[in-house]
Amino acid sequence: MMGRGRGAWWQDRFADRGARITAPREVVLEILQETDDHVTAADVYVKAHERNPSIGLTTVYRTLDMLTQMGIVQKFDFGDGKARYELVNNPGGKKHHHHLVCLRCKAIVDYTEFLDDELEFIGKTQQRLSKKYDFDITDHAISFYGVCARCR
Amino acid sequence: MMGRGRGAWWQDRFADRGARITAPREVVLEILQETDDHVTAADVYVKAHERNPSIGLTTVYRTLDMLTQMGIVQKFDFGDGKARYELVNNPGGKKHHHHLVCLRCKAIVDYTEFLDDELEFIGKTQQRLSKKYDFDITDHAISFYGVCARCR
DNA sequence: CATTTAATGATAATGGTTTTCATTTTTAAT
DNA sequence: ATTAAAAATGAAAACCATTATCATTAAATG
Ligand SMILES: [Mn+2]
Ligand SMILES: [Mn+2]
Ligand SMILES: [Zn+2]
Ligand SMILES: [Zn+2]
Repeated sequence: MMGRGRGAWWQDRFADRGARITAPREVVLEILQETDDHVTAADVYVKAHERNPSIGLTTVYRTLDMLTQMGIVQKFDFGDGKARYELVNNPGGKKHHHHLVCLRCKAIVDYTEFLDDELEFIGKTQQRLSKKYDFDITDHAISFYGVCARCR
Repeated sequence: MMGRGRGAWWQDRFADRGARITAPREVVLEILQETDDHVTAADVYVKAHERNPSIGLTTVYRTLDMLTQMGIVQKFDFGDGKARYELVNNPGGKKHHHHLVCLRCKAIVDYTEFLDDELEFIGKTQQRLSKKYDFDITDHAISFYGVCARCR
């Protein structure tokens, strides 16, 4: 159960891992929950620093890393030299989805249409690949690349 | 065979773009054709330097960039901090394919099984996305992530 | 409270990639 | 072939996102 007063959905996951729930970590989670963007570590740092100037960039990196390993956050590289992070499967937020990337302006579209079809298909393929290559597959990414309307 | 004199399949593409066919560029293409790996710029540089010590790392980067923009090479980021490059659609070489990545040892498997199914599915989705989001889609990537047998 | 361990942040270091710029090579024109 | 213009090259420096160090602080434990 994830109740216990103002407990948040991710706090149990921290407990499981023996990770402490600290102020900087809470701030990072808050920020991630309040945006729909694909933010960089620097993006997060700026916002975190507004709320609590004592929070350092290093800790932002460390927290994002940890969240990524815990599967709470997904890390992407869309080819502009900076890693981008996005909360995944948070209740009331975005669900698992795939991406459409403009190669010119780097705009990113989260698309959720057709996802049912895709996921069914992905599931099947994943099973076949797991077996054939003896992989323990835990995740996947699908991205389409092209040029958006405004860039053309 | 294959056109005017010492022509190679990519030379026409260079001409179209007004790009000059130089010794360093030829070497880079040769190297890319001789490997099945997903090479880094440094990888290419080392091999290029063996054949012609005057070739510099900068030119390797510039050439790989150019080839990427021309669609002759595909650039990947598998999360180890270095970009990786792979020749795409070269006659007699690898065809379009998707990837299976081990999150531990970073091993990369090119899989081509099930590709017919996948490509049919991708085509359909691509069409739907193009229309809905008014994107001129030219490419896509599918990657599965997990842990390989040896790492487990 | 005392003890132990985890987390933090300022700073420095790292390392892949890009910029700069003087020089060389290629192409086009004469 | 000579020359002039444009493109390509490479050594070195600059860049910049990310990581490692390490002294300090905060949190859990009992
Ligand atoms: Mn997204
Ligand atoms: Mn491949
Ligand atoms: Zn665009
Ligand atoms: Zn592995």
